[in-house]
Amino acid sequence: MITGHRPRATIRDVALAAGVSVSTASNALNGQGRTNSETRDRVKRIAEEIGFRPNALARGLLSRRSHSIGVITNDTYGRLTLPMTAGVSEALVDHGVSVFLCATNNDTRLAQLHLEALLDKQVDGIILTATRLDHTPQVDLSSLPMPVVYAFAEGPANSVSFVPDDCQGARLAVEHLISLGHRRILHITGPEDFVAVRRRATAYRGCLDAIGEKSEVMFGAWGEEWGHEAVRRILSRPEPRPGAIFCGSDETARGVIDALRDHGLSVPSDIAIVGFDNWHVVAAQTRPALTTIDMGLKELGRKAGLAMLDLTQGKPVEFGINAIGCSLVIRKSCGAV
Amino acid sequence: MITGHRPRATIRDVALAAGVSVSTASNALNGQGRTNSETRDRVKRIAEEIGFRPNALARGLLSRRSHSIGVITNDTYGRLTLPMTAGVSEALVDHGVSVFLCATNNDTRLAQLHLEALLDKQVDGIILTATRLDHTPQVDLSSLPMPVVYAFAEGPANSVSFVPDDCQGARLAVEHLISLGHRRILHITGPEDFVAVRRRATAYRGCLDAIGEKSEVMFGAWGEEWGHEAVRRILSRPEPRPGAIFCGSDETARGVIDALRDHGLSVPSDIAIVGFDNWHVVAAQTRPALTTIDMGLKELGRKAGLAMLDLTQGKPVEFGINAIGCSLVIRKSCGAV
DNA sequence: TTGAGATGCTAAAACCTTTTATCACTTGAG
DNA sequence: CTCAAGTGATAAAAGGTTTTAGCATCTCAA
Repeated sequence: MITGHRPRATIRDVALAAGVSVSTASNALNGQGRTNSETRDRVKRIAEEIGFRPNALARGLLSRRSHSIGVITNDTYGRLTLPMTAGVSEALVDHGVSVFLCATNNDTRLAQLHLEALLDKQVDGIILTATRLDHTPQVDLSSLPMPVVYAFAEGPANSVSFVPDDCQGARLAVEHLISLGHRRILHITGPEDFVAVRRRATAYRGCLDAIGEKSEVMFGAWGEEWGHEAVRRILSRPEPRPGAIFCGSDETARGVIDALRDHGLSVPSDIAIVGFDNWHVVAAQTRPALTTIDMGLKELGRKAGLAMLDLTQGKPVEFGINAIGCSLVIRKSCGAV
Repeated sequence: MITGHRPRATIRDVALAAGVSVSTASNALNGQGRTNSETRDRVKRIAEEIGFRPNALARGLLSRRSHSIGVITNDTYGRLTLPMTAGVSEALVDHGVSVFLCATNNDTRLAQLHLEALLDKQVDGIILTATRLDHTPQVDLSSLPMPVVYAFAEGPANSVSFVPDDCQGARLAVEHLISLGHRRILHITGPEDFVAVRRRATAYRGCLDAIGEKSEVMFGAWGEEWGHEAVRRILSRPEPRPGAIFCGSDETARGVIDALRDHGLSVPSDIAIVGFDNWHVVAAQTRPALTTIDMGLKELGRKAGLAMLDLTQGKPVEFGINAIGCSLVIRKSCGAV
């Protein structure tokens, strides 16, 4: 492969072409020091002409800010990580900060390797993500020389975390059903040992308590099969049937809808369904298309990115867990407009 | 936030503690120059003790190798990008190379911004990915001062590209059906203007030609709805029905399977189905679980990463398009063991 | 005893940028 | 005319590492 590229223009080239010293060129370009406006303009013009862009390595060496951060994730599908990381990097690219993505694949050795590479590269900060809010992190981040932010994960007490507001999201779902006139609302959800599952269930119960209705939570698994199984159980017991079901995930919701159709019940006219996740490939393909809760992963990433920016600039950032609001995505499975 | 961290140990600290000069310390650590073995061991031990790791910024400045590369993608779901990037970075992390992930979100301005940030950071190379093999890239990469590799995308003639072997993958699917005794095999697939779709269709036709059977391709859309529609068409026309269907995507396959069930036909006993993609959330949840083709995205990423490594080290790499083999994932939808 | 050759270590330069301290020169006031 | 203050530019240092060239010191042969 022929790579006949002459080396990039440095500030020395600019200085030479402008007939000034390197320091003057630097001052002119950065608006520092005392510079004659005529000189400044000339330097800037010439820099533009020869396409000078400062070497971030050299700059970082001096300023001790590499303008890069690391995102460590154990996600393998990309379902959570990519939208989130896109949010992070969208918030940061305007400030010249780029994002190293490190997929640990749940492998401790790999995670450690990634972390060391990040440290060597003098990243300004590290964002940790996980596929579960309550899973222990893959590496020890407790005594790093740079700030750490947790996104879609809950860090220790003296840290900054961003998580979806599961309670608010669940309330959004249930209140939507209530606003459509439903009273008998069932909650079919995932395994109880997920903190997110417990939170959504609690919020669901709160909503039904508030209107004086009985609540019922069926904990189970993720995946569609559990939706089928849950429907079997409901239909095999005495009436009355629920008028609506709030599902803990879109996959479960899909299983529920398919199972109801198999049993001759129609959605939404017989039973209304709300999901949780807005995982497009599932929610949009379900028949009828699924009304569901969007966790705003990109926005969550954006917020985490901005917090990181503040931290790296030494601005004060409040410790604690920031719950990011979810939103209701209305499709067809509830019968609402 | 309290960040009471003393600065990282530098090689000067090592030299000081070992009672040698900085150059000796460097030589000892890197095995360069002439160094007494006793001195070398002492320096290494002390470096270990005080946790010295060389500053990659300083090192990169001198060596003109930042040990980082950029991956530019327009994928928003993460379905393709995350496994691929994980493959890339898994291949590179052992060599101390980290990966900047840049999601352009199909926004030209954003793409340009990302590219400039990468150039400033002196990345050693750039890998471009796209959600379609045949889509024009988001940025102009034609005259960059560093190597470019295309992954899941086809670059210009004088470039290095890695793409899934759509033909081989399609053959794998069709031959699996043939090996199970099927002769009347239909192909329901996506829009004809995708090059991947055309290739799979061509390979499919080739297989049927080879056994002297008629082939039939139904081009349509992605998504499940097209699967339903296609089944309606097939069942509304005179017999005989196909004994097997090779679908151009897992989503389509799912639509087909669901539609067949709705019409009282059972999979695989009445009709066998093979999909394409091995998109886990779809393939594993389909009832019966989908036999499908895996494009080996992670392996593709790994290969692209290794090619990039060679390029950055000045080793010769052959131009051209490398087709990465797909594999057959057998589940339940064909009736095979 | 001298010189060559080997051995072990080090000073200095280089990579590129920014900042600090300093220098040369001009201007205006006293 | 002198001094102070202001203006515009620059040399040098700093950031952390690697490499090159060179400096001592020692050994051994002549």
